Amino acid sequence: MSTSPSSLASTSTAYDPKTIEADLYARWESQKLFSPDVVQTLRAQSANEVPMASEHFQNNTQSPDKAFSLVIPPPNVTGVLHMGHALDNTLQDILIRWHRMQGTPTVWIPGTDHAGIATQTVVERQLQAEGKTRDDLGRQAFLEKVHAFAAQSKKSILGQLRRLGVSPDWTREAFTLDESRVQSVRQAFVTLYERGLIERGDYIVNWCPKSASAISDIEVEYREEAGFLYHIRYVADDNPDEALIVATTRPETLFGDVAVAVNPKDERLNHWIGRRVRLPLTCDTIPVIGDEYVDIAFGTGALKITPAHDKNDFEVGRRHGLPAPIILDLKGHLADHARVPSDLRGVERFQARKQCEALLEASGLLVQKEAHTHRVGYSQRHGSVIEPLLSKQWFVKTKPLAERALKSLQAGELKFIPERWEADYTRWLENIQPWCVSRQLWWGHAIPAWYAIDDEKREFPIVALEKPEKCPKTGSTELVQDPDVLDTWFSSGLWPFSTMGWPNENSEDFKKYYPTSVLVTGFDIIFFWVARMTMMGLALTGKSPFHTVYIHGLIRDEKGQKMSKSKGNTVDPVLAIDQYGCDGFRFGLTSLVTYGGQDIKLAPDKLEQGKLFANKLWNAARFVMMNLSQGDMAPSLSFDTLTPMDQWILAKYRKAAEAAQDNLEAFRFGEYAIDAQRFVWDDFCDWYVEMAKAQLKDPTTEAMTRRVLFTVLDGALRLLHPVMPFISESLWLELQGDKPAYPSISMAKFPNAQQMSAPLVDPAGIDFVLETVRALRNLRQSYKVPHSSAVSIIIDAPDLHQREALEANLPLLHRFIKMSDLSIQAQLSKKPSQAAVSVVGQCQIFLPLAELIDLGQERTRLSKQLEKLQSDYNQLEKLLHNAGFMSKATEEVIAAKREQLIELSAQTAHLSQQLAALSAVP
RNA sequence: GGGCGGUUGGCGCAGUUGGUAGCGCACCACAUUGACAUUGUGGGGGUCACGUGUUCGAGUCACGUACCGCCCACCA
Repeated sequence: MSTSPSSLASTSTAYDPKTIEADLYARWESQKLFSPDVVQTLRAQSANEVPMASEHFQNNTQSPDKAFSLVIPPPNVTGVLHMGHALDNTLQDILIRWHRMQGTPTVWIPGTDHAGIATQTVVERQLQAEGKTRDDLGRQAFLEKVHAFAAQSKKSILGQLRRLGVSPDWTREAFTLDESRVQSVRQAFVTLYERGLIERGDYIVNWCPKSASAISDIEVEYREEAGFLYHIRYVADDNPDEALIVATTRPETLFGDVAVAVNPKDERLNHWIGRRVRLPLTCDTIPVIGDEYVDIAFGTGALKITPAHDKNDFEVGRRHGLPAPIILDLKGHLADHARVPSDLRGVERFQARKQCEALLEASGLLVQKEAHTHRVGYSQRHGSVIEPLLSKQWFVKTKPLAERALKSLQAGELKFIPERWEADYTRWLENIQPWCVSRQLWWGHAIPAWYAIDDEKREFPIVALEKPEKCPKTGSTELVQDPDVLDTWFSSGLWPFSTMGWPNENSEDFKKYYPTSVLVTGFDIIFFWVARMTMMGLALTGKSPFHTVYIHGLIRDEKGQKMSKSKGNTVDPVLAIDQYGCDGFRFGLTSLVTYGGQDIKLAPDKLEQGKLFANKLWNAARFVMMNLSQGDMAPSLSFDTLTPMDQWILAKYRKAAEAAQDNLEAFRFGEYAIDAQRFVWDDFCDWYVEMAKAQLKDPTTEAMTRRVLFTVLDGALRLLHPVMPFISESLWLELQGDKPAYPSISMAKFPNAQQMSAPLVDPAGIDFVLETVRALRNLRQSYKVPHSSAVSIIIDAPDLHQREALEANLPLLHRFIKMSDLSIQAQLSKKPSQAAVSVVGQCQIFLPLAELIDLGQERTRLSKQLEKLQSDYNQLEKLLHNAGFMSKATEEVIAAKREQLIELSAQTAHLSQQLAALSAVP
């Protein structure tokens, strides 16, 4: 029936994703179906939707003027795609495809992050393997090498992203270090500098000796560690018999000490204030000062002050006007400094600690070495121990930026889902510290600052978009650009608008798609990235860069451990796609997402579910298409000429459409997937398709049945397309036949429940009839009636509605239960004596089994059921006699309970009668 | 030291305005010639961690306890 490449042409009964995924993706991409302008043009050219379909899909709620936009959290060019990316991008793709199908201009910008330290490190390691360093190559050659590596890596990771079936607009691909991002970064830096929000200064930074660069506070990871507290004797300068005992975890820094501090309120020690003590292992003396910062209760109450190597000491030193000698070099070795004894110069810091300990011990100055656990900072990227170090760096004054961001949150310009993350975000912004943005690396955005250096070696920085001709202060034309680069997160922080043409705020994309609609990411980068984007976005564009931040959980391994390369517990998404099919994988993953954003423990059998579902869908479609003929594809359905079962499935379809819309609007991705699956598998496949097999054999219902099959399958594919793009596309195109309304299901309209004529409630009491079917099946199986043998059934149905529902659905009952005879009575004059019985609603269903029935077994079964019913009944009755309940519960609740009671009452009566009858039989 | 999340049948998890619990896997039994065994049908299995409170009514709200996990914080 179709000329399109057919996945159904094969005789195999299993869905094979590999045969369609690559081809479909190549076609989507080459036809630019992810570009909003292309989609719009093609839509305008397309034929209108077929009549039946248009009834359901037209007038979708979204206004075509209102755009929906996303920017991808750009993956690092170092890595390979991991499960977190897979989840993150699948969810974004669901949103994008869903909005695209609603006729909204939709753009999703893809790209990658140059990942400063991370990438530079990878390339340096490669060099190291060849026995070289970056200095051997020189800056220019090294950068060329990194660019080459990044290009390679980018290609690979974006290729992996394509395997995920995602639909970002590849024509807009961006890179945080490409030419247009360079413009954005420069403009941002200059603007912030001119507004006094960036400054250069000497502060204590987190120094990573391995990369010989500063890093920011949040790149430091603290770990609890067992160490020692060294109690060291600082002998009084005025009296060799007296000494102040100082406790420190870092004896090797004592050469940088400029004072010993005690708390002025410390009665034991405050008499030392103003005196001098000898600095151990040196000839120097340093003053004892009083500062309330010192904790009297900790250690010995005396604190050595090392301003250049400790953040707090720096503050203390500054308060007291003390110098700050730097006694460690950039690689973490004791420096070639006058204060450091010559034989210790150049010694690595941990080695130096040991040597200092030995020297102190030898000179009798080490009083005690006490075991002590403390927190040690590590570089997140390098794993090296962070060295607090006094250094001249560029800082972003984050305080005002954070205040603006907080206001934006309060004003409701921005919201988090789930909401609880707002508290974390707020707390962090409220306690924000200046952000050190300069890095002593080569790979990254050059800082747009140039220096003129005068004869006294003073630096005069000029911050500008381009290199200035000459220095306005010194007149010098010999200007040197700052050799440092910017923190990667500086450019990432601009991403939502640097990808939209900013600083050109008149660019089409910026006007149309900024601010973006939603940011989808994991909680681990709320501080690193989300907060930086809001701060930068608000400062530079005046707008929050997104309205909604959707935070999902992390993917963990089966045992709940974080996946990491070093643990070897990672799962490669590309391998998973090979194994389960892209749609199966995406579906499986999505079905695990919870609204609360819990972390996801990933086990293979969970993804297997998705694969099974894809197969089920494929087979269901195969069945439908086997039975369709041309006219069914433009069906008009007159609701009242449909069978009750037809009406029922259309009602279920409408409900499914409503649920999908509601779930997606509320970011309930997991429920969206599971609800849609339930509709397709349970309602459509297990009930409707089975019934359709009978209806197709009946000439009076055949034609309409085919149309309903078409309509519901078509709708199901649309509902599933956001999460299962390939299989839905493939089947839909095939279902559409030679002249599809659109070149791709991704442009077709998403089902809209409001536009459907099917009632939301079960129109013909089918749900009750299906319940009856289940009860009958249960009875049959309980008594091991072979599937092949037809049974005779008697139903006592005193309730009019229930009786009518059964009578109106005789074909259904016969379709699902093999019966030789069925009798439905309003009032049964004589109950069958030897029969198994079951109650549904107010009906009694008898399965006469004169020879087969085991009376004992039936008695036991009934007694057990009766017990349960009676207990329920008693409880309910008690409740309905409870004055409190009757006066305070809502009308609806009471009515529902009453109805329940009536039903239970009837059922209890039936069962006890039956039980009595059985007991009378010997 | 502060904060957050989790604790529901053997396992993994849902449960959004409070009305006595759902799903998947696993398990047991049955079914195999036409969409699908990557299947269908039926079934068993839970005092919702513990305590107190609010309420006619609590898995759901409040307070507290225990255990697990995470985040933040300058105590040398």
